[in-house]
Amino acid sequence: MNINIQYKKDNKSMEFPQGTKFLSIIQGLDQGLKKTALLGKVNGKITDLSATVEEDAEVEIFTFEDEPGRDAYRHTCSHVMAQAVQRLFPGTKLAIGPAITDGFYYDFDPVKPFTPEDLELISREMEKIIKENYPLERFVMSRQDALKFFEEKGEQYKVELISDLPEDAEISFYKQAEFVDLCAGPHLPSTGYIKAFKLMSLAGAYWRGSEKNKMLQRIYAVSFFNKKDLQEYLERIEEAKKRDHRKLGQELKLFSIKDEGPGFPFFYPKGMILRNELSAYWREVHKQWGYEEVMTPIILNRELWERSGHWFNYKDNMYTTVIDDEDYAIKPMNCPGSLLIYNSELHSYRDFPLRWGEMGIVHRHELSGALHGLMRVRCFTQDDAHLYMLPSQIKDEVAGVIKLIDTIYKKFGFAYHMELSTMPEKHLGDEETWRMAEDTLEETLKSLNAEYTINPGDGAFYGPKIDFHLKDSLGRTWQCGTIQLDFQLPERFDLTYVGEDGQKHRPVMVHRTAFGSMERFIAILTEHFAGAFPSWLAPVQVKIMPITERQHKYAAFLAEDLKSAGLRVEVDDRNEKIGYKIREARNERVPYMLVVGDKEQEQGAVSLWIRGKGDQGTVNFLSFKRRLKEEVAERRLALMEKDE
RNA sequence: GCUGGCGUAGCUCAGUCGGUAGAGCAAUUGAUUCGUAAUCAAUAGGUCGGGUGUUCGAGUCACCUCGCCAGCUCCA
Repeated sequence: MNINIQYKKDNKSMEFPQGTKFLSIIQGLDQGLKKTALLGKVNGKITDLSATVEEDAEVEIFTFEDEPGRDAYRHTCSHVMAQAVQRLFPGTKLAIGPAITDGFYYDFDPVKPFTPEDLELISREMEKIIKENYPLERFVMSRQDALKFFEEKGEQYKVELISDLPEDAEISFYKQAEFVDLCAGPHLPSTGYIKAFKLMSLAGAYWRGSEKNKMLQRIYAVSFFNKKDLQEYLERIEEAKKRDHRKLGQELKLFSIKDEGPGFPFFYPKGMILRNELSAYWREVHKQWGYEEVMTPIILNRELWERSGHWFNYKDNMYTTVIDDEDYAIKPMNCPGSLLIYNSELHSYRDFPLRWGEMGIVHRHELSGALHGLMRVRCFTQDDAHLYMLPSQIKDEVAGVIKLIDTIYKKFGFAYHMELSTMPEKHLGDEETWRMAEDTLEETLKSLNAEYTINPGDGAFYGPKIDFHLKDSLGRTWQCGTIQLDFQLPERFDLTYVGEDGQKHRPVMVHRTAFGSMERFIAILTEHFAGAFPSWLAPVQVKIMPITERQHKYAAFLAEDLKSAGLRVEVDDRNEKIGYKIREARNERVPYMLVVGDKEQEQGAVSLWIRGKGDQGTVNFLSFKRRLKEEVAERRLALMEKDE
């Protein structure tokens, strides 16, 4: 009997005998995909290419260009790795091995920990398995048989996984040669499909992501459809490493972290220029958006932290000290201080919304293994603000903050994504209030047509939040901006305002940051621009380079002139050749170089070199100065062109 | 905190079998006055992260400790 197959791509249909393998169907439908097809979809259901088709169907074909195709490819690759590991290290127990961005990993519980040398062995065994081109066969077992199968093999993690599957779940397996793994699939038809992979690193990972469980050994790998793409990926990673803010921070003399203070960064003179420029921009934009600024103490009495709930909910992260026999805490957050300012006078509904910003220095004890350059430190300055408002103003205020953060991120050309984080296990207040707060945030996001994902259980202990994530040079994301709705602290601090009715009411509070922290933001900024900051942020905006000693006076005169215009200038009057000076200034990522020799001096001109564009020839000095002043005043991202 | 790896000059790194530490860049000094990515020469710089042990002898081996890197957990 024949079945009718309709190809979704071009809507053409063909007849095939019932039970034809998907692979053969592809040959008939789309010769061009014969070599690149990895996975199919039959009547909306993802299907292995080795499966047969039994009924009339609409089909789709996936290649490595499609996410399902890529995932299946990498997932099969992870099975190959697991097979290699079990061949080389019998007794190694298997946990899970999914596809991830750019590759895959597999978590193992080995008899003896793997070493980096083992990766080489595993890699070679994988090559063998790929060369053998074992077909992957799918089959199902009853729950009972499946449990028995893995219990006999001593695969305790698989037993646990099966036990947690829903009652009605089909328990499927994939087998290649002697290797069998519990797996929902889908998979490639055979191991020979794998063309390029590289085992990258060895790392610990808790079973099921909980630190209460045993730590397993995870092998990370990347894989691509061909060797060239793999090579390009590896080169891209190498390039990205050169943008690492920890490396650039040192090279550009911006900041560093010393052994004497793990997690407590040092900012050098050039790094302080970045910080101060960012702060100045921040103050300017916040003033425009109706914020006032406050400052609260770094050390405050224990009683305050008990009242705020931090002493009981955040103590592990707090540094404490004793003053005159009383306990004090170094603030991990700025909110309690802000609340004390609020309570120091009476408020009317007419005052709202109150928006109080604070560049607040906070200290938090982070686990030593979590520290990461400037991205994750133990002392940082939050560009915090606390907003006090009527319940009826929440949506407008939250929407306003979202727009403000968007404005700020766009200024730097950052792409970001938002997450809505909901009630964590450890929290203050009742669930009903939480759900209401979560709903309010979600409704606000929806009203702005914003794209976001939900991050369950990741809210602050006092309220749900909207987080803004930015990417570092390797694509890892870091939470920067955050908007946190808080019904708890106003309660705990008994905040009130006098309403229209003359009665006392409870205001609502919003905590928020835009940069997140100066430290993390500077790290992101450094990696984003690879140290080549726009001129308004560049520690040195102009470097003046005389060709010989004859021009030293002229160079000094130009420098003074630019400095008096508020620009940051250095003169490189060392006794070096011009090529050497240019090379160094380039390495320092100085946006503009002015080369002055006899010719320029005679004309009262300068020879301009623009970062990324090279030698621009002779230009008029006054017009250069005017244009640079403008560029910096407007905080433009792009450097100027030679001609206006 | 946990798993694995790594700590040698300011930076990047070499150092064999355990035999008393080396290069390039940077720095300093001198010469050179030069036109768009490295002028030449000389000099100086290290309790080999710290500690304890093994040994006639430790950068090298063992143990402890601190820090860093990747990841997990956690987070701005």
